[in-house]
Amino acid sequence: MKVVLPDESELELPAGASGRDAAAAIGPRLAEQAVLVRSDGSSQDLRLPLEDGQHIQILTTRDKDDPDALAVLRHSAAHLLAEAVRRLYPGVKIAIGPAIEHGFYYDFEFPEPIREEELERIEEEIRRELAEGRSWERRDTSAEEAKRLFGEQGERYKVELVDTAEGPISLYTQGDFTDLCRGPHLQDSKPIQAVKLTGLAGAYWRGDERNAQLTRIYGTAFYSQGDLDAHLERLEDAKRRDHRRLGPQLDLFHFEEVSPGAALWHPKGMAIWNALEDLRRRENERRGYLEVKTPIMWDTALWHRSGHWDKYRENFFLIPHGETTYGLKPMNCPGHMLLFASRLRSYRELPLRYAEAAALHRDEPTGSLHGLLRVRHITQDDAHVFCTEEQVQAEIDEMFDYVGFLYERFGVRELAHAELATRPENKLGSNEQWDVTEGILRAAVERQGIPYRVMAGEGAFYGPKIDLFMDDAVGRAWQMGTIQLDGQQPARLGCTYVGADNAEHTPYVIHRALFGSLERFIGILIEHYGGAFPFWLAPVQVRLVPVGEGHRAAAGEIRDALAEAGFRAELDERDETVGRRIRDAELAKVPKLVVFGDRESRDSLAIRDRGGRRYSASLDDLLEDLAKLAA
RNA sequence: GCCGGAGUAGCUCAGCUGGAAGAGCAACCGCCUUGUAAGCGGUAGGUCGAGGGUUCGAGUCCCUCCUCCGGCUCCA
Repeated sequence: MKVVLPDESELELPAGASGRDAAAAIGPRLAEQAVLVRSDGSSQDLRLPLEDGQHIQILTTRDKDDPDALAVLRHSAAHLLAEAVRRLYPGVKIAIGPAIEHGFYYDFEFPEPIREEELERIEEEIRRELAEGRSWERRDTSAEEAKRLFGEQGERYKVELVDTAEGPISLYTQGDFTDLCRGPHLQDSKPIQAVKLTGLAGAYWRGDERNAQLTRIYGTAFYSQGDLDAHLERLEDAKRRDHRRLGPQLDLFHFEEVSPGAALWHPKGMAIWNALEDLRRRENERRGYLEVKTPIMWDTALWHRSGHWDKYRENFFLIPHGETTYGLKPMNCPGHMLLFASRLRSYRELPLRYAEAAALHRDEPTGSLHGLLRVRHITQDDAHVFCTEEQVQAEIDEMFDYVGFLYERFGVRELAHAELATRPENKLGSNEQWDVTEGILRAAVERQGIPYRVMAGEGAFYGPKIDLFMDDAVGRAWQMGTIQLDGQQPARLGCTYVGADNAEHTPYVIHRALFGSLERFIGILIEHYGGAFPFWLAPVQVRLVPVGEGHRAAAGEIRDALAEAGFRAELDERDETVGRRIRDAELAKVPKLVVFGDRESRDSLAIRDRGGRRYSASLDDLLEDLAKLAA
């Protein structure tokens, strides 16, 4: 038989030859260094037979940055971890141990809980295994045989995995440890040049909180120690970008124990907040949204009517008041629906676009709070568009255009990806209708060039939705914007309009938030820019540094002129050296610095950009420059 | 909410097996009168997250709670 190599040349092999055989046929070094066969973009174990005509690429230890090559290395490292843990903790049960984006984990059920400091001991055991050397043997087997094997060992999680496994069952053995595993794996442990256990966490079996909580050990592995060091260095760098550190450091916001999940915004933080709000207001107005304001607190009767009570009950903050109980609103939709329903509507009013960036309260689980990225006091840039079925497409297209505009403005497009949630099993409406609405969302997200994946069956029963995500500094994805088509709630809250046919109709409603939450969006921005905001967003745009006491008045006049022109300018008249004040401005990440002393005048200012570039310009030229930067 | 870790001055942290709470920076006061990333000296600053317990004695040991951090679940 023949296989096709990446350069399109063909390699003649005996029938049933494996990836390793193919590598050996090319050269002994390749065979030794091979870690994986890649075929049509998917990974295949070196030990598995190739098919006639298959296109293959052999990855080796030299492909040390390739995601698939790293995954096979880390997956094998996870098996070393399991072997080590089984040796050190008799009675432990093993669950699953996959490779993940920057490493791997393995889930265990320990007879006694373990502590973080024990990771060191486990890591030593792994190093011992590496020093001894391990090689992996693969064996295909039957489900019965596998269940017997793991059943004898009391590995009940493995037995359960066999029960629910699809396709053939395979086992990998290294030393005296055999694991149920689909593979692929390395040939032997030599390529694993650096391993580090990075953390300990609880994780529910099969991700379901009704199941037992297992102990998850996280780790990472690399083809070289240098790569591990570089990885740790990147993590350090990400920590420096962490908005929870930069926020207080840059005097933007802070949190208090007495109101967890609710930020206190400092004046400098509000400058950023207001910049977003200004943009939102301006753009909403331009695009035909009408700003409204609805109560922050409603009788729970409303939440029963809207349907939120059933799905959302545990997230409400409740306020008993006499006979009734009020709930702080976690969403604006019912209020907007009541506003719509407050009088008779005509089809001529549609589409009607209500916008409101109100404070919402959601009682999020304590353990999930995370700086500005997961709060209980949340401000959505919310809007509800009431429209006819025919208008849905144009409205959704418009929203994606808006999203594209925002992402461009903030330079965050590369952080974003989307999820399209499609029709669930118990859906309302015909397949034809769903074809149309899903198609609209898909086409719109594609037109914006935002990468997306389809979450089949994840849509609400009344319509598909698209959720927009962004990555924080360490690569965690957070849901930002969302666009949801709703054919259900309007009816529940009595929204109707009179159509051209003089009959009563229920409008569609599109719920949308584009920033998502202002808190979260600002959190992401802080990490994205590392605190060094672009000029138009910077809390302090220009800082004036008078050289001596005698220059304070003149520098103050420059500051006033800048402020008069609408810029956020500050005068640093502290009794500190120029060097010191420049350093402080750099640390505060102020984009423009103007030093003013004997050598300067309105016609010749000494300007320093953030980062140290220096030039001189007249005040008029500076104002002109800044106006461009702020646009 | 669950698992693991942490909480000492405004910030970053030290404080060993229980035996008199510390440093640097910041703040304040004074001196210096400043030229492109830290001038010098001094002063003040703490219910050691909260509550309870063990002990002659607790920052240190035990229990409960709160908050934060890494995950899990959930979610904008």
